[in-house]
Amino acid sequence: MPRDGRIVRGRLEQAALDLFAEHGFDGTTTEQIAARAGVTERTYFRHFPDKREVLFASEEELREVTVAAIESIPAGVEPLEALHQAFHDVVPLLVRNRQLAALRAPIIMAAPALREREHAKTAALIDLVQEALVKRNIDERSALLCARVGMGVFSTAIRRWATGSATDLHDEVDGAFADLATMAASLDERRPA
Amino acid sequence: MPRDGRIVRGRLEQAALDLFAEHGFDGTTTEQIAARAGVTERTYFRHFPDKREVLFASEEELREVTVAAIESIPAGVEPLEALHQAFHDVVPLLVRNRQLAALRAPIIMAAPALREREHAKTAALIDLVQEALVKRNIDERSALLCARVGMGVFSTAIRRWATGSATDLHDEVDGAFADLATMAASLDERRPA
DNA sequence: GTCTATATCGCGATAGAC
DNA sequence: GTCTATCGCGATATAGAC
Repeated sequence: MPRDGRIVRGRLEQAALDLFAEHGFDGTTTEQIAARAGVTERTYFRHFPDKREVLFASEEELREVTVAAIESIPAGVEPLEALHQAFHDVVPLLVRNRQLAALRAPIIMAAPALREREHAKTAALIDLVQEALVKRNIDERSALLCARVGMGVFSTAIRRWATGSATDLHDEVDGAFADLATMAASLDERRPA
Repeated sequence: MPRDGRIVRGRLEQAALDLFAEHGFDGTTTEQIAARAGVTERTYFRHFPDKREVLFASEEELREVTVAAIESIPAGVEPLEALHQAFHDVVPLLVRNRQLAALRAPIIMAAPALREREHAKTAALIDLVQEALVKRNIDERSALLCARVGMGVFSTAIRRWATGSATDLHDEVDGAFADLATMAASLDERRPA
């Protein structure tokens, strides 16, 4: 069996994807995943801290690319607009991973435990986005608001793109930000009783 | 021991709060929680589906109050402004629970498993808010965006209120929505290259 | 209520890769 | 030979089945 960790890791990911798709998350044991990848259960846990994480290895790249995209936006751009522009730079990665995402989505949807992990990943990404904004000299409070709102808009665009018919993700991003602008513009100024 | 399920439930919640605070989430077993509440471990699992859920029983009320608040806003109000106004109606509940929230927060922060559960609860609430907006005849796509953005703003206000010095939560809500309006107003119209 | 499956992790031994 | 990935065994606690 291969001694190269990266190969074993990839085989574990593929094995988990197959088994989860076939028997569901709860219907699959870590032992089965390890066996299909040709290693022992103990080895599985040296690569992934728990049973869920094997499905989220690809998120790593998303985080790196997103942070890098924000950092590449010129300093003068207003924070929310900076996110808007940065998200366009993330689009190619998502387009490239669309096939894999389509395989993962139904698996994750079907298992509450996996949905929890996904939400945690999203929250972690929001934190990273906030940090990236703070580095742009946005104060921490505004950065948090901006990161949450911006990521909310982005996720909505992604969802529309992934579930809808063949649209362009760039267009969905612009559309979602335009929707936000419209919604926010109609906010009342007066404090309600 | 009391036969009344609600009493046992409350004692389990209190026991868990105490033990988690003292030994941390990972350092506490469900057996210990049950023992301190004067019941068997089996009884614990009849009240709560897993070890984490005992800390989130109070979220139930938040969901009900939030949905009711949205439903009570007049039909003509624009969706995001409707959320803004509805959130003010949720404030009293949060103020009343502030003490408990202050005890729970550090426990949840310290345990990744609990943070995951909290994010899942937030996501579930966003779904409920979206549903409530759909009932106001907002189309599903806009409702999702509005729910995500609105809840993002609201959580930010709550965070500012909970972590900052003695401010009024109403003011934080208004402030966060005002910040959103400012940010969104500066969004560029043109599509970036 | 009891019993059991299985996720998770510690430890020492082993065996490819360089 | 030195690493480091993997193995083999064992222990514990959650969670669900009977």
